[in-house]
Amino acid sequence: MDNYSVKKISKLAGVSVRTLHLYDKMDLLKPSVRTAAGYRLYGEKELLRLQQILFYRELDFPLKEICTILDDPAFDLMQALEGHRKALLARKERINTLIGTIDKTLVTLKNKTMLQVEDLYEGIPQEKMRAYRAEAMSKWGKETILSVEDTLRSFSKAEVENMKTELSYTTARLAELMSGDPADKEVQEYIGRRFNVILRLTNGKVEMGKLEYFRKLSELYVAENSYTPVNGIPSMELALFIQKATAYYTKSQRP
Amino acid sequence: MDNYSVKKISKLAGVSVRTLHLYDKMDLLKPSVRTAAGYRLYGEKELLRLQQILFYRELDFPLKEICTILDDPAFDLMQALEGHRKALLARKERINTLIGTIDKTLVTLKNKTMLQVEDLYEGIPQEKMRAYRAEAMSKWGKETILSVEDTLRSFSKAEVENMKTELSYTTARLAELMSGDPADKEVQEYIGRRFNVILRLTNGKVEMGKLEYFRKLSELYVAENSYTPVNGIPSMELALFIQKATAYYTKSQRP
DNA sequence: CTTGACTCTTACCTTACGTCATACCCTATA
DNA sequence: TATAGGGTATGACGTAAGGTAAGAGTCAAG
Repeated sequence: MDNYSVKKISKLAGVSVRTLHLYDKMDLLKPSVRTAAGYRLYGEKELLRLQQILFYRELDFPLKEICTILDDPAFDLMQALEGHRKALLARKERINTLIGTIDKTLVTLKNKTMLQVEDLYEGIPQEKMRAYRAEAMSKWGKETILSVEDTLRSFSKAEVENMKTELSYTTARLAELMSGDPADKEVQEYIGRRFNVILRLTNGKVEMGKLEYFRKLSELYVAENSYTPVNGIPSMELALFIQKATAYYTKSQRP
Repeated sequence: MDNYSVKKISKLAGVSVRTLHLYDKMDLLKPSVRTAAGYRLYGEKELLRLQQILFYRELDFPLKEICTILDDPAFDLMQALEGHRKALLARKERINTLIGTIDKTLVTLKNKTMLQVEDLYEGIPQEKMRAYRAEAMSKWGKETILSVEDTLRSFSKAEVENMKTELSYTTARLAELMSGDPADKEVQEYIGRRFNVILRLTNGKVEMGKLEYFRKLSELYVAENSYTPVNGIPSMELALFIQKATAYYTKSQRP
């Protein structure tokens, strides 16, 4: 017993040797014994104490306070912990307001860089688009179409980048899954969990109208010019993806 | 525009003036202009930059790094903000686990220092107490009494200390208030807002059963030995307090 | 006996400020 | 117009919790 050197302790507890020296000097953790040569040797008891120290350190207590916590029997630990709790709650509050600020800033930024409706339909002749849009609105409701357009337009450029990288993986995986039983549990879960592109396109709610609209849109793209990018996504990929997703959706919906 | 002084900025952003001096010297945030007298003046642009700085700082980025990040011409604000958001959420999670740890520690500490049932009835002859306890249980329900006892026992020593200091002020104030109209708005508010002792004693819900139990208990204490401390509180005070509170409660309840 | 890994102490460096001290600046009021 | 009060600038020193480096002693193995 009592034969842990500084290095051993430092490895066991994951602290630096320097830290041990420091804790020794400040009477926070003394070695149980010193060799004739002045080497520090620690025992089990010291290891336990170090663990205690690290616990409070993890909670951001200053070392001096840890010292009194561990040494002063009259110290009211409970009160200290409650005070600390409050401090942590305050920090959480601050983070919350920061997040709120970020969200507000993001919204204004997005509004600035948001795509215009015309940008959405870039690559399709105006008249055809207008006609299809009117038809779609009467068929699935004006609001549905408008909300889809808003959703599409609200994507920032960064998000579109993400969607692009997601897309190739997602389509591949979907094709793979669709060769099996459409009622497969795994497929269901995959759609629900990993399939955030479609969820975001449809704003979290998969409705037939929205999907149909996307499908029709993609057909138009393919018919007109297969490789014109939509929102930065090669339309061919988007079209294929949406067609597959729609097919899958109707298939799993029917039974 | 461009007329925020250091003090204004410091108040707006919640940082110290010293911090602004520092950021100026290290070229992290320069004032947009200096007056003839050398006063620093900041504009909206600087405020936005400061906001960015604070985001990164909250995430523990070193200031030098923040400097290079913000000065990098390829800096994408939107992407950065989305990154901040994620990181801040993660930080919040960490704080939550820290709070959880503290709570767990507090619970174990409280269990250790919790009073035993016998301690609660210290100062009253066993038989009398037992008889009254049984009577109370049959009258207001076993659970009510047990829950009151649990509540009493769950107070830590520190809390009991607080209650003691609260008590004298509270009783004095109550007596004062009770000389007036019991339906007085001020009294009502006082009971609801300041009167946390009674709320804690009754665990947040003021029920007749619990109050009656306290009152009877205090009578017993007074009858037996007026100054025996209960939970560290001089029983005379406790008794008077509870009697007054009960009286007030029944009075304001009746009409 | 040498070599390489440990260890000691001392001392200076670091980050992101807080806290003076001293002196200047500005404006509102008597 | 003098003065009081607040705000401001610079410089210097202090702080926590170590990191890093220098110079010297120690230990076990080959």
